[in-house]
Order: sequence, then C-alpha cells, then structure tokens
Amino acid sequence: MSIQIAMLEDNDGIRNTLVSLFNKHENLHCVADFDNPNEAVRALPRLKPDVVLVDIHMPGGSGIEAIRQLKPILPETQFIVFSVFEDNDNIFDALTAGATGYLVKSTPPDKIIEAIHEVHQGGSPMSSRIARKIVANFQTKKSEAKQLEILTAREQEILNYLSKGFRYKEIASSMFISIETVRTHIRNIYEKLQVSSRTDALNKVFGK
Amino acid sequence: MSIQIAMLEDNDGIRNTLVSLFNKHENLHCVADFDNPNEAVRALPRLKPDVVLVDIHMPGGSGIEAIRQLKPILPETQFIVFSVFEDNDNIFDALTAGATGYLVKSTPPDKIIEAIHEVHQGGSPMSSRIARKIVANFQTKKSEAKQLEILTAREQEILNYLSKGFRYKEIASSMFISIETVRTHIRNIYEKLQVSSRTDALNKVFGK
DNA sequence: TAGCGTCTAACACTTTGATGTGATTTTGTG
DNA sequence: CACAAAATCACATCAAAGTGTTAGACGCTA
Repeated sequence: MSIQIAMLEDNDGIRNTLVSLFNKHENLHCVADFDNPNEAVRALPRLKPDVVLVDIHMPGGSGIEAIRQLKPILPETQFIVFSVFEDNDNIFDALTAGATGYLVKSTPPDKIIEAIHEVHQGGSPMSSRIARKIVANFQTKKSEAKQLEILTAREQEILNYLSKGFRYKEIASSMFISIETVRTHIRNIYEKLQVSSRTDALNKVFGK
Repeated sequence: MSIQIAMLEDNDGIRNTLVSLFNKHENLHCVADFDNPNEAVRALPRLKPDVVLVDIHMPGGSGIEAIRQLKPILPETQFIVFSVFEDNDNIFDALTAGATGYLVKSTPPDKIIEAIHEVHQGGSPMSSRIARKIVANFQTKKSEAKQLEILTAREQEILNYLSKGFRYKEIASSMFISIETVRTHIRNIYEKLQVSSRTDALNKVFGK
C-alpha cells in the first residue's frame, strides 16, 4: 500500500520539487497539491490523504488555521508542518492545532521522505532544534518543585486542596481538622509565597 | 574535538556493547561507564562529559533521579534516556528532570550514534513513538479552546483577568467598566461553565 | 419590527476569604 | 532535656466573592 500525500505550499518552486520528489518513490503518491489554504480546506476532506505537508505562512491564510479546521474532520490524517519559522508560538500553535510533525524548510529531501514514513508509522518527525524547544517547554515547568520546598508537608497538602477549588470548610472536613487550622495554614502559605489570594498562590507555585 | 560520553546502565552486556560501539567511532570517546546511579552521581561532576546515556530502571536507584541531581550541577551536559519504558510518566518525569533526549532500547546502533551527535548539536533525539506521546500531550490541552468557544469575547477577556488573580475592582478599572458589570459577566461565565468559584472556572477552562 | 444575544449597570444580601493576635500541643534535633 | 518548628485551635474584623433580581442600550436578523 502506498502512502497518499497532499501538499499545501504557496511557493511554486518548492511545491513542484517536492511533488516530483514524492512521486519518484515507489510507495509514496502525491494525490494533490495546493498553493492556498482555502482550496485545501475544501478539497482535502474528500481526498482523505494519509499525510499532509503544510507550510505556515501563505498569502490567503495560515497553514495552522487549515490544520485546525481539517484535523477534526480527518482524524486519521497526519499533518506535518513544513516551515521556515522556528519560534515557540508557531510550534506550539501548530501542535495544539493538530500537527503531528514539524520540519524546518532546510530539511534535506531524504529526511523529508523519512519523516513521512515515520509519521505514517505512528511517530512524530521533528527537526532537532524544534524537538529541543518542545522539550525545553517541559523543563521550565519544574520551578514548581522549588517553590514547594519551602512549604511543609501539611501546607502542600492544603495547597493541593486549594488548587482543586475546595472551600475552607471542605478542606477542614477532608483533613479532619478545624477550619481555623485551615485558615492558619493558608495564612502561613501566603506569607511564605508572598501572595495574598488563592489564585496568586496557585499561579506562583503551579503557574505557567 | 571528540564528544565525551558517559554511560549509566546496569546491564553489563548492553553497557559493554555500547562502550565499544562508541569507541569504534573517531569522534566519540566514552570516558566512563557505571552500573549504578550513586557512583555516577559522585563521579560525573568531575568528568564533565558532553553526553550521558542513562538507563531508567536500575538496582540501586532510578536513572531519572540521577539526572535530577546531576543536571543542575552539569547544565552543559546533555542527558539521553535509554530505556525500555515508554509510558507517559517515565517520559515526562525524565524530561522535567532534565533529560534532553529519550531513546527506546530497541534503537539500532547507528541511530544511537546519530542521536549523540544530534543532542550535541542542540537537538533533542527522540524515538518516534516517544515524540508522538509528547506531541499528544500538547493536543489534549486544546479542549481549552472548546470550552472558551461558549464564552463571549468580553467574557473571555474577564476570565483572563481572573486567571491572573485580579480582584473585581481591578478588572473593572482595567476594562473601564463598572464593578457591577464585572460581577454580571462573571456570573454569566460561572453559569455557562457550570461552576461557582474562580478556581473552579479556571480549572475547567485552563484545566491541567 | 419584534425578538435575541450581548454589554452595560444597579441594589440587596449571604457566604467565603483574608488578616491580626493570641494560645496549646506535638514532634523532632541538637 | 530544652528549644525550635510544625500543627492545632479560637475569636474578631473587614474585604472580597458569589447570588438573586431587574433593567436600559445596542446591534443583528428572521
């Protein structure tokens, strides 16, 4: 079975080069190519390709928008972004929109072919610098642990209830202590974190 | 300049195979190998390798713990997890502990070598199924957009202030409207989201 | 134009949250 | 043991948040 590919790329040169690159391979078949998002959004639902290569910046709309609209209709189809942009906003927007892979435009032809096979086999092909940025996103969230260190076990426990939206009296009965004790703990938590409201405390500790 | 590598892997067979694999390559040099985390944590700070390949499950401790301790001391060193585990918990724990790459044990030798070069050049080598899981993690967070849809523009704006811990009066003056209007909007937001407190609303929309 | 949704605003009222000041008991470490 | 840190509880007070109800102004559209 050959893999059905579609292309969304406004640059004629790049698009045609890639189309013929795909068709040079036995098990790849380029079923359609578009130079603007609108056409793609209209035509692709009927074509149901396995993989779509999508450029981000195009006159006539964003490729990310196209993915956002198409992915819910074509959940089986894998979208790979193919872009010159490497900034966090574009990367994360693309992924939350439903892209499964992200390649920078400098990717050599053989790596593009490899990526298509990879995404078709359940992987997430990603240029190395892109992957690094995604990983970095996880690592910034660890400051949380550091803030928590200054809180006692009991205080952390209460903070946890706070994060779940529990009212003081609910925390008190869940922890089998008086509501006054809950107040005291929370007062101490706020003091340590240098905040003065539940939301501020949560943002400071779990805060993005 | 050759890349200085260290290995942390309890299985003697695998460890020795990899060490000799590395040393077969001109520009790679394996400077140390350990069969338990403790020794590694003590010795590595002095060796300052460029790349460390780390197994997760070992008698004597977790490789993830070792990374958590070592990464702050060796920020320049890149840690690649090398494990049979592919569950989300291990993957995300490893990344937040400071790992930059994650390879499954079935990775062929030439891909391991490639990964070491990749991580050394600023990339994040990742087995395809691992990458897919990381990407999937982003996509689950998009339910947020769905919840937001039912809120009007003005309501979303206010919800945003709420998430930042603003008090009603602060929101009112920031948006140049009366505090009573702020109340009304928030009442409507809570109604739509079926909640009855700030924290519940935030959890429902931006919810972890 | 009549109706719908949105944004705006007000008033009254109850509940919850935050803060100040105090105290007793338990637990762990030098 | 003695001291410190942590956990427990109390009372008082004010600020903030949440709830019920009502209503005018605007824009869109069936």
